[in-house]
Formats: sequence, C-alpha cells, structure tokens
Amino acid sequence: MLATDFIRTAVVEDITSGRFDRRVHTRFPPEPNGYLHIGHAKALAISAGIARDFGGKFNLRFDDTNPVKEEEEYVDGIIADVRWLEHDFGDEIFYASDYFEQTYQWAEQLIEQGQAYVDDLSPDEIREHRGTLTSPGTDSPYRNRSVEENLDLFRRMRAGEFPRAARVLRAKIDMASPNINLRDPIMYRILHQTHHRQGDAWCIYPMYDWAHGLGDSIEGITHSLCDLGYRDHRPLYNWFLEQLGIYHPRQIEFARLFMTYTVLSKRKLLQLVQGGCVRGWDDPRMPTIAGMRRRGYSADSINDFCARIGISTANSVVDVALLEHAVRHDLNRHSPRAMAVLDPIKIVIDNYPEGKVEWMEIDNHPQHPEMGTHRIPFCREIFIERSDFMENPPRKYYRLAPEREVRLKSAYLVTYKGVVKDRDDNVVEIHCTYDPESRGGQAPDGRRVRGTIQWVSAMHAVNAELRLYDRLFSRENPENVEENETFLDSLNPSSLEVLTSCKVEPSLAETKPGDRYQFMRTGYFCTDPDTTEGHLVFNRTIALRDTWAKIQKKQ
RNA sequence: UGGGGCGUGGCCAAGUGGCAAGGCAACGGACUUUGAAUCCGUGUAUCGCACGUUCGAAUCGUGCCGCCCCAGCCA
Repeated sequence: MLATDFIRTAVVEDITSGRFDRRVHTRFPPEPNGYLHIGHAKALAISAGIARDFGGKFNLRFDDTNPVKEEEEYVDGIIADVRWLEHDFGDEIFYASDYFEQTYQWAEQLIEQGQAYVDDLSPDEIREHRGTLTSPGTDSPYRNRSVEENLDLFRRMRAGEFPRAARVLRAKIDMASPNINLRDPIMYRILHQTHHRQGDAWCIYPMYDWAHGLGDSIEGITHSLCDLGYRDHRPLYNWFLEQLGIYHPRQIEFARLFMTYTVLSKRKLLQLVQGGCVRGWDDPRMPTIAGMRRRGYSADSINDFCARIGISTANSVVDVALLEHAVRHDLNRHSPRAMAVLDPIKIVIDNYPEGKVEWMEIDNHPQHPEMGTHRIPFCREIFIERSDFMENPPRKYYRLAPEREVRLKSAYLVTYKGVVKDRDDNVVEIHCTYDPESRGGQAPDGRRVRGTIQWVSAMHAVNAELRLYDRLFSRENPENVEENETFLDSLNPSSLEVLTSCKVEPSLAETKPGDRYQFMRTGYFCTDPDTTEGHLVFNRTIALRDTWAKIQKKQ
C-alpha cells in the first residue's frame, strides 16, 4: 500500500519494522452526545480507510464515559450514519462502558503502585491548585495519602458513600509540568447518574484521558488516530499505558476539518437544532451526515470529498465548493434524468391536434445508454420554465423568444407565434407551432436549433413541492462577526425556498424517499421522506453549474 | 513572559538538499437534443520573513513574525 499521507507513512513504517506484528487496527470513538457531521466523515474516512487499505480491522467504539451528556438516540443515529457511509466495522459495536470494571481494576493497580490518589479538594480548589499556563500548580494536601487510605476511599467512592463531586481519583504525576494535562489529571469523578447502558451499576465514571487508551489497549488497536486537540494529551495517553504495563497502541493526530460557510462543532449544531434555526439534525441544510443524506448527497460523494481534501497537521479551511464538486461529480454519473418545471408557464401548440398524446422516449442518462430510457407524454398544451421565454431577450439568449425556434427536449421543434397577456401586461400563455417532421427533436432539413429546453405535458403533469436550499450561512466564516453578534447572526435568511406548484413529469409519481434524479437543466433532486401519496416533495441537493447565469452577471 | 502545533498560487495539498505534483475555484476555447457533462488550454508561486550552512535549500541551522490549541470533576 502506498504511503500517500503522513499517517499512512507511519503505518507503513510500523508494518515494516514489525512493531505491531504487522497488524493494522484502527477505531472511531464518537461520544454519543450529538449527530455525526462532515468533520466526522473525514475522521472516519481516515481511520476506516487505513484499516481497509492495509487489510486491517476497524472498530466503532462509543466513548460513553459521561452519562450526563449522552443519549441512546445518538448511539442509534451514529451507527446508522457510519453504516450508511459504508465503513466496515465488523459485526461488533464496542462501548467504553463495557470496560468499566477492567478500567476500575486498573485504577486500583495504579493506586497500589502509588501513582494515583483520592483527592478531597472541591472543583474550585482543584482549579486553583492547577496553576496557570505560565505558573506551576501546587500539590493537593491529599496528595500523599497512604495506599491503604486511597484504596479504602476509592472503594467507598465506588460504593456510593459520597455525594456528587465530593472526591476524585487523580493520577500522581507532576503538578509543575509545563503540560497542564500532566498536572495530576483526574481519572474518576462521582456523578450518581444513570448510564444509558450500565444503568445504575456505577456512580463513578472514568474521564476520557484515563479511559481512552485503556479501551484502545483492550481492543488491540494499533493506530489510535485523533485530532490535533489531543496532541498535548499524548504524553498522558502514553504514561497511563506505560505505568500499567499493558499493550500500547500508537496515537497519531491530524487536523480537523473546517469548511467555508459552515459551522462544525457539536455545540453550535445543537444550538441550531434547539434554537429552531433548522428543522432538526437531519435538516438538509445541516452539515450532518443525516442532513446531507436527506438532502441527497451520496455516501460516495462524501467519501470522495474526504479523499480529495487530504490529511495534514495544518489547520485549514476547505472551500465548500470542493464538497459541491464531489457531489455533482458523483450525482452526474448516477442520477437518471427527468423533467421538471419549477416556475411554469403554459405553451399552446396551435397546430398540434387537440386531444392527441404521443409518448416520447428519453434517455435516462445521455452518456450511459445502459441506464435505459423512459417515456414521457407530449400533447398540445405543455409547461415550460418561465425563464425560458423572454419577450426582449438579451444578447446570446438562445431560448424561446419572438421569431425564435427552440427544441423541446426529446420532442419537437417549436416556433414562437404570439403571447396572451393579462391586464398587468404579464405573459400568461405562449402560442407556438411545431414542426411535425421534427419528432424527437431533430430538424428534418438539418437546420441548427441552438436552444433546448425541458417541458412537461400540461395534461399529465404532476404537481410537486420543491425545496431549494442555499448555504445555511451567508458569511464565509460564520464566526467572523461583529462585536455583539454570534454565529447565528451569520445565518442566511434565504437558505430555504419552498416552491409548491412545480410541475414534474408523470413518471415521478412513483418516486420513493431517497430516490435521486437530475431534473434536466435545473439540478439534482432527491425525494424527501415528507412525500406522501398525492404530495411529492423533492429536495434540491445541488443546482447544476450555470454558465448562463455567469454570462448574465457579466452583462 | 509556560507548553504543544502550524505557515507552499484564491482554497486544499504533494514535496524531506538538486533546479515547485495534483485537485477545487477562476478565466479562455472545442463539443453539445441538459448554456449540464466531457475535452483542450491559461498561473512570472520572493515555498511567512531574515540571516547562515552548501556547488546547490521549500527542504538543514539560527533568529524573528503570524496563526491555532491547552488552565472541564467534557470528549
């Protein structure tokens, strides 16, 4: 396997040196206190991807050591997301909470080795004793209790003899360490909180730093990959494992993902949900896996994006346009084409027989004939996009206009004859004639017709609700706000536009939630779960690239 | 004024002493029954800055500048 990034380079080193018996075993350790987002997709792609590339194993392990913040709902959501992203985590799901007894026993071992002690200081006192970034901390007066007293106290902590926050178990390392994580970090705290899996079996819970490496060790993880935030914790990760004398994985850190026009912190995402700024964790505007899935992003496109952004240790902000590119790239290849008119205006084809219906055949994908074809009905009255007609067209406009001929995709060539207007001078109906010899859209005499537009038979059209999404935030960096503002002030007021009277081709009546299409000349759409019989709802996953819009801007 | 990281074209990112990959974006053009897709083309990058080592430095050394992270009984 090629070492394409610095982590894979390290893994290759370890394999060639035989460090872990040539094994590769990674893990993804989410805390079930929120839904996964695109940043997690990156972490997942790295850890699961490395296991896959090197023929190793990959574990999904919930870091559920803090019952105060964790919920079952999140566990289920996370499992569904990881599965949807198609990462193979085997048949088993791991939980840090399953190791609580072993973790506890190891804590007693550390106490017996004189490397951990029970501290009676209050939270405030502990903070004061910790010192500051520039000054060393001071030892707790309880730091030198005897092994016997520590053991007794710790067992009574477990037995529930003390109230919440009364005491903690701390590692005895170095209160003067320049690395604050080494200033006698807390290993256990008293919570008296029901755990989503352990129930009331425990009233003391291990801290992340203490529990994490142990879980890695128990599972035989070789490479424990995490974000840069844990760089300073590595000496502690190593210290615990060394003192215990147990199997010792290697921790390697990489930079978290940041993306333009996006916020990626569980706290802020929670705020959006609870504040009603979006309709839930799976709102299609959310950068969550659930949101992107509902919106219509494919797992492949998300994984492809993760591969494209690379891995490094430099904090960087990826342009959301790269994600959009990955989405379009994958959707273009796999989405069947269909016709939809978002803002309909009627065309009457004067020389087309009334009541006549012809079923036109249309490719499901212009570049992939193996995807087949389907049929759409054509008749005298059809709908086209209001923007595909202009009475006074600008230069280079080659859609329908006075004196112009245009092609109705896969149907006929039609020529403008006139319009019907209302009292306010709005065009309400366009009259055309068609060339009966142009069935399929080909001119019999070979004349060139530049414009091709989509259409839907008025008689057969199905009504649909289309939800058009734009970026959730209008500022490239939502956090870059004025003095008294928050990231919520960066919210884009028009991130959602609902169109309720769109006309789509009748074949779409059978669509099921999750189905993806390209509505020709418009964008990629995905059937929303809100769809019911008789009421179609589509989410616009992403619009097509629009060169015409650019030309217009320049004009 | 503590410790740990990071600085390569607009945005990512290769490169680890021999004369700066690639992707995205942007901009041209070709083709086109989606103004989509596809194809072709376009960048004088002071490699944060300054000294230094070397025949030769983005790569090594020193100093400086800038940005990020760490003082939860969160993970």
